[in-house]
Amino acid sequence: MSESSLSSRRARRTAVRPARTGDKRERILDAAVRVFAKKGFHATRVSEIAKTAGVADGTIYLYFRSKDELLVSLFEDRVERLLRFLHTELPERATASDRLRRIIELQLGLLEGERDLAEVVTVIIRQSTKLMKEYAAPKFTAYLDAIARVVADGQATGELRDDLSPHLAARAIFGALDGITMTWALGKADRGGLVRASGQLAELVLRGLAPRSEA
Amino acid sequence: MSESSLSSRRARRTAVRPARTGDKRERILDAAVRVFAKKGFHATRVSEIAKTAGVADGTIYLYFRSKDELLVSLFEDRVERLLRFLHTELPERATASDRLRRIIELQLGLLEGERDLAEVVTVIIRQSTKLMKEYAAPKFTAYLDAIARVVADGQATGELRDDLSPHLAARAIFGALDGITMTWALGKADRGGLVRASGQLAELVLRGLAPRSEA
Amino acid sequence: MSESSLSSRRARRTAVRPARTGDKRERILDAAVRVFAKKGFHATRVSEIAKTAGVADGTIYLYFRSKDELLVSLFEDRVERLLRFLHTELPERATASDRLRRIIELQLGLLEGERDLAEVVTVIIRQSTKLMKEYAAPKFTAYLDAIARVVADGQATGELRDDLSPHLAARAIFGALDGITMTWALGKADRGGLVRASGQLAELVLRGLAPRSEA
Amino acid sequence: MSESSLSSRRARRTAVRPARTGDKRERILDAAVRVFAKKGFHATRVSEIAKTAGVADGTIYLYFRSKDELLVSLFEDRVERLLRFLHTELPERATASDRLRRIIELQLGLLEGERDLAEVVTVIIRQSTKLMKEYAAPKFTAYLDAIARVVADGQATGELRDDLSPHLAARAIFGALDGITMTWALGKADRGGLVRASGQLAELVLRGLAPRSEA
DNA sequence: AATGAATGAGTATTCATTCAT
DNA sequence: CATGAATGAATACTCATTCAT
Repeated sequence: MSESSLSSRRARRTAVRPARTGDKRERILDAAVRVFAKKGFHATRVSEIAKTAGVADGTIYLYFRSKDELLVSLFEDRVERLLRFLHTELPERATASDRLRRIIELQLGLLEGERDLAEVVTVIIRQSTKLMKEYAAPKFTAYLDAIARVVADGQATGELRDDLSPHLAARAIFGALDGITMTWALGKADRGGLVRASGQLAELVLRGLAPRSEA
Repeated sequence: MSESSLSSRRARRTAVRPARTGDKRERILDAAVRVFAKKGFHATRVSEIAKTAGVADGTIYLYFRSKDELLVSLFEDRVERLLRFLHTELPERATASDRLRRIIELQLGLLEGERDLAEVVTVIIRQSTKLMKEYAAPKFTAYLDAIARVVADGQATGELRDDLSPHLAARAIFGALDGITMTWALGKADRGGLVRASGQLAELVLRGLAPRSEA
Repeated sequence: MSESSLSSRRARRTAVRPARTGDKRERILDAAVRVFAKKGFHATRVSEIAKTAGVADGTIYLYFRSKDELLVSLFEDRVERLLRFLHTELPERATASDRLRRIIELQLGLLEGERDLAEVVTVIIRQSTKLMKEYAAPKFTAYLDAIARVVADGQATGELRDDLSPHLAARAIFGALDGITMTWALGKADRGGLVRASGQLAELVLRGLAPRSEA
Repeated sequence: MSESSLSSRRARRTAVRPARTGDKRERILDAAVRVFAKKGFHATRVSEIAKTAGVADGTIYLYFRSKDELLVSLFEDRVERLLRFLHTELPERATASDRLRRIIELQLGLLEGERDLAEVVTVIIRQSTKLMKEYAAPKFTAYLDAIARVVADGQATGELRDDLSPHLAARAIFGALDGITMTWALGKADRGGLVRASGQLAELVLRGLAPRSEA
């Protein structure tokens, strides 16, 4: 076993090479999450990402156009998973409540155990002004709209109170999710913390949106 | 006498030469809010703040130790107003619900009409990693604790449901406030938007925290 | 006298300061000629020019927009002197022969004793492709046209043979001047070499352009 | 057998496998002329030469030691043809005038129709400082000496005026040829332009070098 | 206090070259 | 011979900060 870690790595490289390109790209993204989370976007040196990933500085530019685009790719690769989940899972849920609960569970559940990624999503993404304004803004909007639609639908069926603006509710829910994630990531980031939080937040939100009569 | 150096410094600035010096310091802070909001922290050049403020580059360093500290000062000068308000006003409110409502009204009300400041508080502050980790974290914690205490008190008196963690509730409320402010600042930032939002958010939060029996 | 070199430098800086800005700009240009001639344009490091000029790297950018523009400025400051001389002196000469002789004397005479500048003018200027195509080309054309006009005038008065294209003659004269300067600069660059060459070249050119009847 | 390695290498390239190998080397040189002329030496990427030649980047290094040496090889392959011609043809010419005329015809005639090569020879070669100082200088000197010898011989026989330095005359002739070629290459590069120029330049030079009595 | 010219540390990115396949 | 993914050295330029005036 003494040779296991080294030789397996070499073997993978030399013989098996299961996904040479993908492998390297993946290693760079993994390294980027870790270093970005530790240092922040601007304080992160591309050379440190390279060192962490075990590749040469120049190699990063074979896979990503720039440091900014590396952050974008990180976002796309890791976060858009969430949006795909939502598109898949939400239609299966019968009620607006179930859908909102699922949104909350998914967003917090997917980041549980990924403290670095959570920090990137809640804090680091806002450090690249260019990114924030050009790339992230439309994504945020789309996500907010998706939540607002669920709320509006629930109001239409009478399942949810209709004296609140769906868009305002969506912003509040999104903010709560973001705030909970950020404080978790910047704080102790205890195992299970986000999952526990998701249950409580769902409680809070669903009661808050329940029609008076239902109470 | 142990406080002499600190207090004298404050005194000199605040009391003795209130006009001339305060004027310039204030102009620099005003310029900083505007430029930070427009360009983001890192893309902002100290020289541009100087030009906007109508002073020489070097003058900024007579009032602030560094660019980072300028952002800190901005935060302190403009935001700690909120904490002082809270400390003054909260004790006057009789119920936990009233206090929570007041927190929401204050945070959103104070930023209403100050779009640039709102952007600085919700976005720019996260762009200085050093600031975020060293300065802002304890402030956030203190603010969260203040909210959590209100919730806990309300639970103790039976005014609020007690099946939710006060700290989680505080993080959710804070996040909702932050998210609403951010989307407002980055979006249309319509007049009255934050005040309207505050009423709706209070509705949502207070219903969400109400005990089942009250329903 | 022990303090002479240091103190005089300081004195010049602190007290006299005859032309602070001009002084520094001039020192940079002087350094640039020397380093460009020694290393060539691309192999020259901006930091080496700075060191040679005794200023900080960044200072160069207070006076010149870029390394390319530094070379342009060099060209403008040092070489356009020649064009001004031509414009001043040529009209004073009565015959085309005198004017051609003056052109040859001026171009070679102004570079005599300035080996580095001669190398910059004949070799280095062609190393910045951007410069060559955007800046130098029109200057060359203008210069060639000026020479061609002198030749054409001489042909019109019968002073010069008229079976040669003035433009071709101009290109040949310019090329001869350039080639002589270049080989001198790259070779021994002996004192008086260019002045001696100018007399001989004038002989060659004027005889070559003389009308057959004059023979 | 002492020459085996060298000759066999040459043999292999020239005789045995004339098509495949020679083909590739030739394609690379052709591509290099085109790209160097278009972009200049430094702005030319080895990868672009490879793409233009239709080979892989690494393949270039099977034929040329470096980018600099590629330019040297270009010079050798394309330009030394001229020197060989001169060595073959000059002895056949009876008079110094005929030899000078032939030199002019050859240099301009060989570049007629090869605008890119003309630009490489007159401009690009000066962009590699290393090349210019280490490789080209001795070639220039040899060429200049060859011309000077023709002039000196003509002076010795009384065919040419003897009041001009043969070396100066050679530099002037070389410069004129170079200048005419460069302005042609950088300008319209019209068909027949260089051949026409060669007749006129020969006229100018030969008249300029003719002894007074002959006039 | 105020100025702004000068400083010089700091880094993303390019691209000639290599070498495992 | 040929490939092209990987390498990593190398550098122009910016801008926060200083300090002589």
